[in-house]
Amino acid sequence: MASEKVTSMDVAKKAGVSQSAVSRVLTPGASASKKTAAKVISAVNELGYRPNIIARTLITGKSRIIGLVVAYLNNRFYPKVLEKLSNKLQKEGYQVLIFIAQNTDDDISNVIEGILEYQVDAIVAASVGMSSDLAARCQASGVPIVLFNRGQTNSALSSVTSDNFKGGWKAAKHLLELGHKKIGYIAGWEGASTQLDRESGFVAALKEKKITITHREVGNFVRNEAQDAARRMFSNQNHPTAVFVASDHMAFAVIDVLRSELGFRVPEDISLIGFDDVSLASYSAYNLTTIKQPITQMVESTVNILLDQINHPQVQKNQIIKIDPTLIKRNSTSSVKDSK
Amino acid sequence: MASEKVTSMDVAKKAGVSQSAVSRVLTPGASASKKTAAKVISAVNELGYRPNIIARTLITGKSRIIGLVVAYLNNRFYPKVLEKLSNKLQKEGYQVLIFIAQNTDDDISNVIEGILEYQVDAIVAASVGMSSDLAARCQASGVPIVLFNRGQTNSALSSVTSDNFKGGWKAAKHLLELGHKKIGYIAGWEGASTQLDRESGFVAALKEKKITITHREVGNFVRNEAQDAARRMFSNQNHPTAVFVASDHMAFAVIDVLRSELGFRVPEDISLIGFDDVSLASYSAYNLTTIKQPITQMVESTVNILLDQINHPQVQKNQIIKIDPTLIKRNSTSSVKDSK
DNA sequence: TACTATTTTGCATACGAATGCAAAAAATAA
DNA sequence: TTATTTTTTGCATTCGTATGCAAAATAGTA
Repeated sequence: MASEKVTSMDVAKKAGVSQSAVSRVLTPGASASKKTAAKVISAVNELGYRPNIIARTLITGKSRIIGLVVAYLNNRFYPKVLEKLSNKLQKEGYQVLIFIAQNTDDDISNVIEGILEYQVDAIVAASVGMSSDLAARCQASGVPIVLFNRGQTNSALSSVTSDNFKGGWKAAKHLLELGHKKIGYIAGWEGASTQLDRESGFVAALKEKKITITHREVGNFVRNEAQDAARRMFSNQNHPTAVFVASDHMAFAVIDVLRSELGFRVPEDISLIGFDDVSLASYSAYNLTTIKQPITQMVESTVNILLDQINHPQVQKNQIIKIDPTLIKRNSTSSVKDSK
Repeated sequence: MASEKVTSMDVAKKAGVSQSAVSRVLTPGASASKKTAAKVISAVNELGYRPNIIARTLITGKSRIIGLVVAYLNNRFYPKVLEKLSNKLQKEGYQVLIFIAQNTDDDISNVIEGILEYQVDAIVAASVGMSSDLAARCQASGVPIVLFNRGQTNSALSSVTSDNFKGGWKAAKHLLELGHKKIGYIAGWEGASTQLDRESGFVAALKEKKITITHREVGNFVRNEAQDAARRMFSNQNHPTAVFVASDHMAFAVIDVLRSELGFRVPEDISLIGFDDVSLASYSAYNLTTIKQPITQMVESTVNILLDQINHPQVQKNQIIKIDPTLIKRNSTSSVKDSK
C-alpha cells in the first residue's frame, strides 16, 4: 500500500545537496543560492515533501498550536467564537487544539496539564474559571494564557471580556426607559464572573432609580434550569413585568415556557432581555432584545494578545480588556402596560 | 521570570537513575523495579514533570492528534458533532486539531496538506466533499481518513453518514400519510451527497404513490438562501401544502418567513419537515417535525473506525457506514386541510 | 554455594528538521 | 593576477523521548 514518509533527507539526496541546504531553502530568513533553491524546490515537488512540524517544534520550541479550553459548547455563543478564533489563527499560521473541560477546578486543572504536554504556544481558556494557584502554575510554565469571556479576581492573567457590568447596566436602563418597575433577574452560574458582573451592573443601574429586583432565580446558563427558573418566577400572580436573563440561551428557554406553557405573550405581557446576541436572537420566532457581545472584536483582541505574548515572551505584561457591549433592540421588550 | 521546562533528564538526575529508566517507568508496557519506579515517581512529582508529547511523537510516529476538517460551523449540527467527537476522543487519549475549510476543492486540498504536516494520526472530514485525486493522495500519505456526514461516489474512503436516502423516504412517507399531495422540496447545496441522497429518497417514496414534487427550490444549507427559496415557493397562490426542507437549519428559516412575513400558520396552513433534529428543533417556538440524525452513534462509529485503522494500519479496509435515521414527529406537520 | 534463568538498568542511537561553525565557493577589490 | 570580503554550503550537533542491545543485578534452581 502506501508511500513511506518523505523527509528532508530524501529531498536532499534527490536534489544532490545537504539536508541543511533543504532546510535553509524552506526557511524564509535563510541564505541559499538560486541554483540550489531551484534544485530543492523541484525535488520537493517531485517527492511531494511536506515538512514535519513536529520535528520542527522540537528544535524551535514553537508548535504553532494554540490550545483552546471550552466548557459549554451547547451555548450558541461558543461555536461562533471557535469559528472566528480558529479562522483568525489559521490566517496567522496557527491551529487550534481543542480541549473540552467540565467546569470544575479539578477537571480544568487536569485539562490544562494535558494541554501543556502538547507544547502549545499559548492557551485560550474560554468561559472557564481559574483558581489562582492554577493560574500561577500556568505562568510558571511560561505559556501565555488568555481568559476569554471570564475575568479573574486576582488579575494575574490576561483576559478579554465584554464589559459585563456595563452590559447589565444597559439592560437595566432599557427596561427602566420602558417604564418597568417590577423587574426580575434570572442568573447564570454563580461561579462565573460574567454572571456576577452582569448582575452587579444591572442592580446598580436599578438602584440609581431606587428600584430593586423583585424576583430572582438561578438558571446556571442551562436550558432546563432556566425553564424551571421561569416556572418558579411566574407561578404566582405577583410576577415581574420585565426580566433580564443572563444569557440568550436561557432567554429562549424562558420565552418558550412563558408562551407555550404559561400562556403569556412576549413582549405584550412580559418583557424579556437577554445577553450575547447569538444568531438565534434575530430569528423572528424569538426576536430577542439583547446585549450584544462584540465577538469579532473580542476574538481580535485575544489573538493580538496571544501573538504579542508569543513573540515577546520577555515582557510579562498582562492585559485586561473589556469591550463595550451594545443594546440591540428587537421585539421582546415593550412599554409596561398600565397594570390593574 | 519563569521555570525552564523540566525534561526526563532532569527527573533522571533527581532520581539518580538514567533517562531511559524514567521513560520506562512512565511507559505502561515497560519493565522497571518498584524501587526505581518509586524514586522516579517522586522526582516527577517534585519537579512537576510532564512528558513532551512532541518529542514522543517524533520517535513513536504517533501524535495522538486527530485532525478535524469542518466547513459549516454555523449549522447547529456541527458544534454538537464536535463536542461529542472531541469528548469521545479525549477519553481515548486523543485530541482534536481543528481546521476550518471553505467548501471548495482548492481550499480543502490546501487544508488537508496542512493537516498532514502536523503528523495527525487520522483525519475526520466532516461534511466536506473530496475529489477522488485528493482522496488518493490522502491514502498515499498513509493517514486514515473518515468522511463524516458525506458519502463519496468512488468509495475509496471510509465514511459514516446517516442513511440519507432512507431519511428522505421517511419524510415522504410521513407527509403522504398526512394526506398531502402538493409537496415541495427545498434543497441543500447540490454538491453535497447528503443533499442528493435525501432528495432521491424523498422523490422515490413519492413516486411509489405516483406523486411528484410540485415545487422545488434550492437553499444551499444557508439561512438567507433558504428564506429566499421560501419566498419564491410561496409567492403565488398555487403553493404546496407540505414541504420537506433538507436541513433543520434551513427549515427554521422557512418557518420564520412563512409565519412572520407571509402570514401562514405552521402546521395549520403548511406542513414542514426538516432533517437533523438539532436541539432547536425541540424548542416550542419551532417544534419541528424532523428526521433525526443519530449523532451519538455516528460519532461512535467514526471513532471506532479511526481507532481501528490507527491500530491496524496494515489491513486496508474501508468501511461505509450508514445509520438509520428516525422520524421525530412534532408539531410542524399536520393532516392536509380539505382544500378549496 | 555455585550456576543458570530472568529481570532491571544504562548506554547509545534514532526520530526529522534547524542552526552554529568553519570550510568552500563566489564575488569584489586592488 | 592575487588578496580580501561576502555568500553559500556541509558537517555536526541539538531538541526530548523511546528503544534495541548488552551489561549488571536479582531471583531461582540444584
